[in-house]
Amino acid sequence: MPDAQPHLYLVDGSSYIFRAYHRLPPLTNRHGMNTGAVYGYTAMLWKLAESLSKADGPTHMAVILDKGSSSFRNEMYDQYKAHRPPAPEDLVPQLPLIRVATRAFSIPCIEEAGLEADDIIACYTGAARAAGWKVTIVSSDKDLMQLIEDDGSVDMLDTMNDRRIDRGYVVEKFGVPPQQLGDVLALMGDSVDNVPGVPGIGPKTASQLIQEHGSLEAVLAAAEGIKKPKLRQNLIEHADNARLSRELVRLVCEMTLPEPLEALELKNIPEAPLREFLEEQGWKSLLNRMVGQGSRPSGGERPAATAPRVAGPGEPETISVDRAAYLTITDAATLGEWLAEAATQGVIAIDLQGDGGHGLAEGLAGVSLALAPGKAAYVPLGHGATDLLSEGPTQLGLAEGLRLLRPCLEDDSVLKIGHNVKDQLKLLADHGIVVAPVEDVMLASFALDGGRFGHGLDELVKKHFEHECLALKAVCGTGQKAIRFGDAPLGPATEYAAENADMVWRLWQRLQHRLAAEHATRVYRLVDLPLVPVVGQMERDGVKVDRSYLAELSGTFAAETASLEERIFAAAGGPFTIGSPQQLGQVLFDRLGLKGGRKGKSGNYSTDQAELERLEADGVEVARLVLDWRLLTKLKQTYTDALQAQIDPKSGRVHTRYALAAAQTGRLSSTDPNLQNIPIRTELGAKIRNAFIAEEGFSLLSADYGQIELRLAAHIADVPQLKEAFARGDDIHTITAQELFGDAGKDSRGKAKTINFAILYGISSWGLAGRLGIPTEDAKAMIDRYFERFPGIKNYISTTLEAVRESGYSETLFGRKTHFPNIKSSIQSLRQGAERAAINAPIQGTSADIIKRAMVKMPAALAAAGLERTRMLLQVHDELVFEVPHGDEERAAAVIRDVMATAAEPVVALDVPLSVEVGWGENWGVAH
DNA sequence: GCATATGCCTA
DNA sequence: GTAGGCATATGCT
Repeated sequence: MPDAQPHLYLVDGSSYIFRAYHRLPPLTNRHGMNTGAVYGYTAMLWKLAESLSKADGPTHMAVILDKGSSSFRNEMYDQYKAHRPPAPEDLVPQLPLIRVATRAFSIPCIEEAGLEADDIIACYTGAARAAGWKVTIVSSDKDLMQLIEDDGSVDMLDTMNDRRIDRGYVVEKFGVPPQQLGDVLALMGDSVDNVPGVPGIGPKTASQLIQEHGSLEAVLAAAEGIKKPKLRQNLIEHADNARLSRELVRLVCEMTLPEPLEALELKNIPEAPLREFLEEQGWKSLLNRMVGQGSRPSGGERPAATAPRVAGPGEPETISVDRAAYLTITDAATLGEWLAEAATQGVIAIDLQGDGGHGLAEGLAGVSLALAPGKAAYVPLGHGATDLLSEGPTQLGLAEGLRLLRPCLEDDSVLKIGHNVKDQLKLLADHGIVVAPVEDVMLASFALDGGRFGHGLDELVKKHFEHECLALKAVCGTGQKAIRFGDAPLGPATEYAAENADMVWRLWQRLQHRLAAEHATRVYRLVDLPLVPVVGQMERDGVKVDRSYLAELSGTFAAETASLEERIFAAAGGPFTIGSPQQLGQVLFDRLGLKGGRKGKSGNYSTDQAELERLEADGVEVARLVLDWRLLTKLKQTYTDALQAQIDPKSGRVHTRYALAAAQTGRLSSTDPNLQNIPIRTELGAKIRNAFIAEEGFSLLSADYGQIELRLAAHIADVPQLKEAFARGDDIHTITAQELFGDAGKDSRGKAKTINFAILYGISSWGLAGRLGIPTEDAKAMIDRYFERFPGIKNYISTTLEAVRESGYSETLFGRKTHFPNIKSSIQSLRQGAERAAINAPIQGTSADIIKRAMVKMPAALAAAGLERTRMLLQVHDELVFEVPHGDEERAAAVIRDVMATAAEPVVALDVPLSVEVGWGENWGVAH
C-alpha cells in the first residue's frame, strides 16, 4: 500500500524565481534578454521531473504562483508588503516566462486572484492530506514551514540547498515545532513583508518566549510579569501589532480547488512543447539531455556538468572521552615511563599551561602529554596551595620537571605536536629550552580550512569531533573571582589540561593526511610553520617605548581635550557625554535643531565623520569641535595612555602578540597592544610613532614594500602596461591616468589612484561612485573603460570568481587557500561580500605570503652577514621594523632589502620587481 | 561581566 | 569596495 500512496509536490514558483535571480549568475538568451532566473527554474523542474521514478519522488505535481499584488491581507493591514522594493529591472520580463516554462513541461500552473501562493499551497496541502496523500512543498519559505506535519506526511524540499525540511529542521532553526511556528513568526515580524511583529524581538527572543509560554496569547497574557523592562513594555504596547501579525502570517484556505487533486497527476511529459521551449531559449545543455532519453527527462541521470568532489573537513568523527581516565603525574618514575614511550614511538602531543600571569612574567603551571587517543596525563610543576593553611600539592616542581622533560623536547627524533606552538616555544625559551621538531595543529587547520571556521582548539574539537572540551572557566572561574590556573586543584586541572593534549593528538591524526592530499603542505611547511620561532622571538624581544614622551603627549592631549569640551558645551547649550553617539545625535539634531541626521539600525542619529564633516561644511562650529575632540581622545585613549600601560616592567619594552591564524587572507594580526594600527596619516597622530625608539646604541630601521599589492595585481592579472611601468620604475597611478583619461593631471591621477585601489578591493560601481562622489553611471563607465584598457583585470575577476564558485576557495601564488562559504549564498549582500573578498584574497594573501617568507629567511641572512645583533622587532603587513647597532645600518639595510625583494623566490617567479624602501633613525617616526 | 552598536586607527 | 583590533556607551545578565 505505501508504494501506491500518491505524493503531491507543490512548487512555490514565485518565491523560487526571486531566489534564483539573486543566486544565479546572469545569463542572456539569443535576444539579449536576461534569463538566468528562468533557466534556474527550468533546471529545477527538470530535476523534479527526473525524480518521478525515485522512492520519494512525485506522482502528482503543480506549480503555484502569485497573481496580482493585493490580497485579503492588505485589507487587514494596508502596510502589508508595502515596503517591498520593486522587482529588479531584468527580472520583471522573466516573470511571464515562468508560466511558459511550466507549460512546456505540461505541468499544471495554479494561481488565483486575491490569494497568495502560500494560501493556495496551504489549501492543496490540506486537501491532499485529507485524501491520505503525502505532500512535499518545494520552497524554503519560512511561512510555509507552518504546514509541516510531525508524522512526515507533509515536508518541504529546498532545491537551492538540496535538503529536506522536516519537523526536526524547524525545531532546530526556530526552537519550536511547526504548530507553534506561526506564533514565533508573529512575534519576530518580517521586515521584507512588513509584518510588524514586536520591536526589539528577533528570532531568538520570539522562540524563547513561545517555548516558555506555549503560545502568543499566553505570552501576551503573561507580559505584565516579564522581568526585562524593555521587553515587558514593548509586549504590552505592541500587543495589538502582535495579534495583527499573527493573522498576517496565518495561512488560510477559503477556496474551492481550482483543479481537482487527480488532475495534478504527473504523467509522461510530451516532448514537443518542451523541445520547442528549450530551442527558443537556446539552452543546449538541457536540449542535449533530452536526446536518447525518450519523451521526458527521467532515469535519474546526473547532469552533464557534475561539480568535482571538493575536499573538505569531512564528516565529524564520533569520539568518546573519559576525562576520569587521565593521569596526574607527580613522580619522576612515571614521567620517565611516559617519555620513554614517546622516544620509542617518536611522537608526542604536548600542551603547556601558563600560571595565569602574562607577558614575559608568565610562569609555567604544568605540562600535559598525550601518547595515543585517550591516553593523556598532566604533570603539575608549579601549582600552589588551594588555601593558606596547606602547602602546595605534591608535585615534581619546575626545575626537576623541566630537567626530565628537556631531553624529549630537544630530541630531534621525537616529534612534538602542539596547538599554537608559538606560545609554548616562548614559555620554554624563557627556561632555555629550544623545542624541535614541532607540528602545529592550529596552523595545519589554518592551511586546510582557512575561511571555513576559526582555529582555536575548542572550536576545532567541536567541528571535528562534536565534543565539548572542559571550559577553562569551569576550572578557574570567571571575572573577579577567577583564580590562576596554577592555583587550581589538581583534579579539575588534570581533566582540563590532559584533555587538551588528548585533543591535539587526535586532531593531528585527523589533519596530517589532508595536508598532502589537499596541497596544503607548501603553505604549512614553507611559510607558516617556519615562521613560528621567528615571530616568537620578535614577541619576546618587544620594542622600546619612550614612556616620558608618551606621558607628555597624554598631558598635552588632555589639556586640549578639556578646552574643546568647554567650547562644545558652550555651543551646545549645556554639558553632555560627547563620547556617546546617542547623546551627541540628540544634541545636534534635536536640541540644536540641525537638519538631516540619518538614522541607523537602533534608531539613533548617525554622527560619524562623514556626517560631521557635512555639518562643518554648512558652517556648524560644534561639528568641527567634536571632530577635533574625537581625534584627540582617540589618540590619548587608544595610544598614548594604553601604550604606557602596556610597557612590560621587567623589560621596559612593549611585547605585542601576533596571531598567526586569525586573518582570512593569511596576514598576521597584532593584539595587546595592536602595533599594526599606530597612527601615521595625521600630523598629530604621527607624533605617536616617535615614541617607538631604539635601545641605547641602536637605530630603529624600517623597511617596507612599495605598492606590493598593485605589483602583485599586475603580475597575477597579467597586465602588460602595468608590469612594464613597474619594470621602468614609473609612477603607476600616472600611467593608469594616461591609459584611462589620456592625461595625467592631478585630478586624473587622483581618480586613477582610487580606481586602482578599488580594483584590489573587489570593485563595484556603487562603491566607486561613493568614493569619488560621482554618479553610479559615471563610475560604471570608468570601470568599463578600465576593463577595456586592462582586459587582464577583467579576466582575473571573472576567472577568480568562477574558480571560487566551482571549488569553494581562492588561492594565492603560494597555494594558500581561503574558503568562501557564502559565495553561493541566496542572500545578495552575503554573496556579493564574498565575491569582493574573493577578488582581494589572492592579492592580499600573496603579499602576506611574501613578507612571511622574508621573515623566515631573515635571521639566517642577517647572521650570514655577521649582523647577529640586528633584531627584527615588528611586522606591519608590508613593513618590517628592526633594531640595528649603530654603524651597522648600511650593511643591515642592504641585507634586508635583498631578502625582502627576493622573498618570493624560488617558490614563485614574479614578473614584476618588488621595491623595498629603507630608512632609519632614532625612532620609528623618522625611520619610516 | 558580557554582548552589541558605533566609531576610528592601520595596511 | 579588502583585511584587521580596540575604545566607549549602553542595555541586560
